[in-house]
Amino acid sequence: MGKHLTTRAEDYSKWYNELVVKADLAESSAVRGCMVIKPYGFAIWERMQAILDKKFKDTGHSNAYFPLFVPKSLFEAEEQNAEGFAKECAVVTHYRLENDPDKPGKLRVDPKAKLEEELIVRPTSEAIIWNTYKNWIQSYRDLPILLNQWANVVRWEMRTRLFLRTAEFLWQEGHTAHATETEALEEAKQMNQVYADFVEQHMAIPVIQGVKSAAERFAGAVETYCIEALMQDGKALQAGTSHFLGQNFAKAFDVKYATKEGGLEHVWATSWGVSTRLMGALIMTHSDDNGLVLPPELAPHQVVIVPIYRSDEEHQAVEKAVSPIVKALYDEGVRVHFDNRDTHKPGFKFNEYELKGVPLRIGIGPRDVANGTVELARRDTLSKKSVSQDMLIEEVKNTLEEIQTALFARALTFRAEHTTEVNSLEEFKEVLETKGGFISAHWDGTSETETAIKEATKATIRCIPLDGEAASGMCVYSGKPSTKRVLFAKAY
RNA sequence: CGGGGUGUAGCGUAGCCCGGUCAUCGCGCCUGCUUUGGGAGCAGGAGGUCGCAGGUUCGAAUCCUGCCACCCCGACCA
Repeated sequence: MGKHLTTRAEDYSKWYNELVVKADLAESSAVRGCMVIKPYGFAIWERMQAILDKKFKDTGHSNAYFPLFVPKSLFEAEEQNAEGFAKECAVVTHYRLENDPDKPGKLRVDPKAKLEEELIVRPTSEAIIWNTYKNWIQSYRDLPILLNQWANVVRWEMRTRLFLRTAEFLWQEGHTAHATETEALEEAKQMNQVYADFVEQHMAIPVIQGVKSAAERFAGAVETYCIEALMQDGKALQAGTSHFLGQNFAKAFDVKYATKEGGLEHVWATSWGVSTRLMGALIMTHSDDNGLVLPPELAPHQVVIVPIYRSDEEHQAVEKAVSPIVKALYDEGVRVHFDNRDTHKPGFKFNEYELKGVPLRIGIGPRDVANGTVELARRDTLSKKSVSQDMLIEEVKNTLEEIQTALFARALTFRAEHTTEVNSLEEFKEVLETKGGFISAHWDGTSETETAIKEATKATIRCIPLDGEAASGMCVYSGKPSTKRVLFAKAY
């Protein structure tokens, strides 16, 4: 896809990191493994938040907020969940500093201020939320509870990467409680569908919906639904997950409700989340060597107008022509930015907005003023054409839609070209090494085989596709019978 | 946490092996003039405790020790 983009992981890493920095999205923080999201990057995240938040509200959810700190005793209540996250928890042990008697001007942790019980900085909020739900739920009349929270969480990962894996990240986490298994299961599936729709329609990233194998399943979940995307270097990225938690958390926190019939039952649960990792997916799916390419749905500025002039007179004439265009676009709901800075030349601005991925650029200079035209440039194809000012608004709206569609189509084609059915381990290895991508293969359904394949190839089961057709075959590793193909890939 | 690598101005870097006018160059920044339809040109200028702390030495960016940070690979993971 570009000169920096090869199948070698280190080249792709470099390309990705440079792109993030150059497009002014984020930088590494002074705090280990954390990141600073810069204003332009955050504006994209805010767009994503706004769209997702509306989808959550439309499906009956409300927002709430729960504490950052989870007392250790609550955290360990659901054993599988606690075990799964234990190795990556930041722990608060003290609540006060004092002057260091040995080092003037320095502080030290006050040993007298040790907490009775350590506080875990939430890596996810099931524990603290279910401890709260316990007090909210007595009767079937209290159900369902359909909440979401926008929050930060901390996972002390060994290795971090901007947007894809940072020690602290922003996300939303939905936590729902239901009276019946069916209802909870439907909720988990519904939210996975909401994610798939959002990522495909708004981010223009095609995803595979599926369920995780036991080994990849969320700690504490009965079933994990997921959406999996394929990046330009042939590696897969888990873009979102929705978990059916069964009654695991209700049992751990003793959350029961009185049924209509007078019985007492444990509550059924789901949780689901997407994070700033989606920003990484956005970057790695659409960008090229000229920089970021943003789908119009998410671009903070969908259209940028760059004026071109020599003299003050020309500048005024251009401004006069631009003014009604800005108003008309604004009135049509197009996010338009008129870059009238006189501190930078047009050529500089062209490059700057390409780097930032603005979908459409309108250039307008004396020639256009004279002809009643503008120059319209597309970011995705880098093509330019002259458009009559009379036709401009319609042209812009149509072109924005075309770009949104074209980006998705391009990514879909890429994924199709990088999804390969294989029928032997040799073929598996060869495809993985030569072109990467998703590998569709028969699997005998056991964790042992999954682990063995991972050790042999570094690829893991990304998901068992929901829409996968039943087809009998033989496991590529063990040769045992299989009823369905699953998707393998190297993953981020 | 294991293996490897790198820290020199806002960014990217030369210099380190052989210690001493070596703090180099480019981008960016500031001033002026000319420019402005694809990252402008010329001239002048500002900016650095050479990651931090010790040590060796008459003298350390350079050698030694320790620490820290970042990057890559692995393990772990959204």
